[in-house]
Amino acid sequence: MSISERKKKILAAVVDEYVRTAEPVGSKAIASKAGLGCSSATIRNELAELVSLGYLEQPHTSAGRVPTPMGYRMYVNELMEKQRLSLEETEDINRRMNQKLRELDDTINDVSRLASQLTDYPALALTTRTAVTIKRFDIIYVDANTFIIVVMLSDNTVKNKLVKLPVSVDQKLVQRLSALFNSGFTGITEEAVTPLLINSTERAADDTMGVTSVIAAFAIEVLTEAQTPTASISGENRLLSQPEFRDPDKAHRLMGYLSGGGYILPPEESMEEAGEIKVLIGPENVAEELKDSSVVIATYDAGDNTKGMIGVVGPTRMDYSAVAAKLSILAAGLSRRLGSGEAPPEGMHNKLIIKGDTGNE
Amino acid sequence: MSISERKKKILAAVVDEYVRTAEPVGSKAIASKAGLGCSSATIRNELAELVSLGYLEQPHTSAGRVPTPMGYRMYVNELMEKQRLSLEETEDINRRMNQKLRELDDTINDVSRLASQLTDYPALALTTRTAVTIKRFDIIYVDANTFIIVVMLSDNTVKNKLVKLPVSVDQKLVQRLSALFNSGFTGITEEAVTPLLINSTERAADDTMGVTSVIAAFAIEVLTEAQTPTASISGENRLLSQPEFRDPDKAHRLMGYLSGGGYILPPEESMEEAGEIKVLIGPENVAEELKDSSVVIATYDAGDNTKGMIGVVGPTRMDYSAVAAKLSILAAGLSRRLGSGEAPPEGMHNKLIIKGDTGNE
DNA sequence: GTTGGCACTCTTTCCTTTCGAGTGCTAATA
DNA sequence: TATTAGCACTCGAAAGGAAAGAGTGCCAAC
Repeated sequence: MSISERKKKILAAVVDEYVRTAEPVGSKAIASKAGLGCSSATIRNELAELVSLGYLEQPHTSAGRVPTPMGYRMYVNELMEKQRLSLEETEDINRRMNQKLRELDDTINDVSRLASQLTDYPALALTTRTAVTIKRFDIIYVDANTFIIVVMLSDNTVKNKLVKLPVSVDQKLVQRLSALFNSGFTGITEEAVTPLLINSTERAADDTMGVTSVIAAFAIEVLTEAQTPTASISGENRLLSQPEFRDPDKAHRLMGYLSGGGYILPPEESMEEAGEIKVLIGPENVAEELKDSSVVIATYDAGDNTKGMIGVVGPTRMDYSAVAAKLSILAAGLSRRLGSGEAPPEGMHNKLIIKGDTGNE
Repeated sequence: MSISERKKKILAAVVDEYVRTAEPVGSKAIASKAGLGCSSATIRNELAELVSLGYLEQPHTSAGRVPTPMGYRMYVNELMEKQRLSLEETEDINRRMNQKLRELDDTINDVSRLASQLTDYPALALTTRTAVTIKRFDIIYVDANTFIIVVMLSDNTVKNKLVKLPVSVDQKLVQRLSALFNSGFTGITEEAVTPLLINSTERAADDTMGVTSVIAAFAIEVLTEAQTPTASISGENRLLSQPEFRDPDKAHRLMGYLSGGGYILPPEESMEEAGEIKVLIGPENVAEELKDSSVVIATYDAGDNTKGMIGVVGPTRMDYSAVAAKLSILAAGLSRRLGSGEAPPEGMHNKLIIKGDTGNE
């Protein structure tokens, strides 16, 4: 069901104003602001209709209007001006990103912190990783009790571990093991690391001291860890600067949820195409704790079939357009660096496709 | 200047009660509680004197008494019952620590999180590292454009980096470089990595493609990073459950300070002997933001001349004895795992030496 | 030195009043 | 028919005031 042009303008004005001031907005304010040449009385009529349509609500008779989640949805889907950041801002973001990025692992923290700084909301970053295998397996002999395991994974991350044994091993054994692991344990996923495989490796290496199992344990650990989604949240405290979280209990509850690594997105629909931005408004969130907050999430391509997400959590009264624009730049930057290379080049303003929950009604 | 036994008991009772309830405590409450057989009127007289001595204060005439920082100081230095945790609690802490610990690097986050969980206050963990050198240098050849640098440091941490080059290198060169770095760059500190050294290595390796400088840059990076103190803070949101931080602005300010990695301790006196616990009460803190909070810090031995600290930040009304006891166990556990081995064995209750700021007046 | 008693103080809480922003409606107007 | 001006009305927020209660300080008695 569609609504008149003027209603749309008014709705947009209400949202803009409310986002700015956090106060219910009255008919006068709109009349004096939006460029539609009509008086507050007319606006009042329109507002009343918007209320009955479900886009706005009144905290109480005789207060101004406040957008409902449905109102925000409409705003985000149709009315919002897709904000284009100025060249300076874009460059600033890219510069700050460049300073920070090394490899994915160290990155995820930095990225969420950066997102939080840019938007002034709490931010989270996460990767879901798809099946990972070991690409190379090396063991460096240090001394009779010590060696270093170095594992390179299919996503080109490298993990290492220093192993100190209570018993002495000779260098030959280590070399044998290194060779065996490098042939037997590469190219397989975690499930394929069976006790059978470990046993046969142990026998083949003529290892009587249980070194094999130590190494195998590390292999499993690395594979498991690499497949476990990692999440990082920063800037929870920024919530406190939002008027809707003046109530410490409310703030505490949400912050607790966030820093508990609470799952922000439902798993089924967790991953979008890289480059898209997803907005979940209030009750559209599955987690009870987020029912009156909103989440904006950008998906990026982290290479090797891996997608990652950066998102921002805030009150439903959130500056969706600014947040979406900034996240979009961040995500594009990440895709460019980490991804398999189909991302647009740095300078380019990307399209900013915004997807809703379902494009409801 | 010393005060009577009874005054001490009363002071202790005031602190205990205030810590528990967060409400100013009145004469009646003390009379009915502390085991001293005298009536509320007597207590009132004593309280009045404690106020004039500066150990207590009244928010206003006709409210109960609240300890001053000086009162807390007295309490911590002399009156506090050094809490001994039950065996179960101790074991619980140790178990939870065991689950988590791998190497120092991953640990620091886990430790601060654990400390925060245990005490229910925000916690921070940090290490200052002393001069670190490289102990071993290996380069693993992967393919013509790719190799892995593996560096083992004097503190037995291992770092690696995957290097992808735009040009092809041959395996021989990599081997030469590996050998050269392993002899030339080991045992030296960061400052000793001079352009001169890098140049001579480059020539010796007959490297015309600038590979040497890439590797040297990594060496420098690793050394620098290893010497940079790392800090980690968790559980900031727990502040919100403390009544003194019901004011969101206050909470926000402190949380902002904390998560900005604010320096909690003055550098000069930053490091104590491992095993000691240090308490900084209210205005004893140097940072303006902490002037009405307290900090409890335990120092642990992280091995290889490195000391680390775990600390907890809370309101001055803090359960010092419980926090100190828990941190002490944590610190001992860390020393045992990471340290050079003089820490007491696990089961043992350690002495819990508590040091003040200065043992003032 | 200790205790009971009592007047006094000061905050907290609750109630009432006032104020004002903003509405909804009606009647006039284009 | 759509818009506007005007006006009574509503309801929350802010301001004022009275009552309640906790706790003190001090005095006189023990």
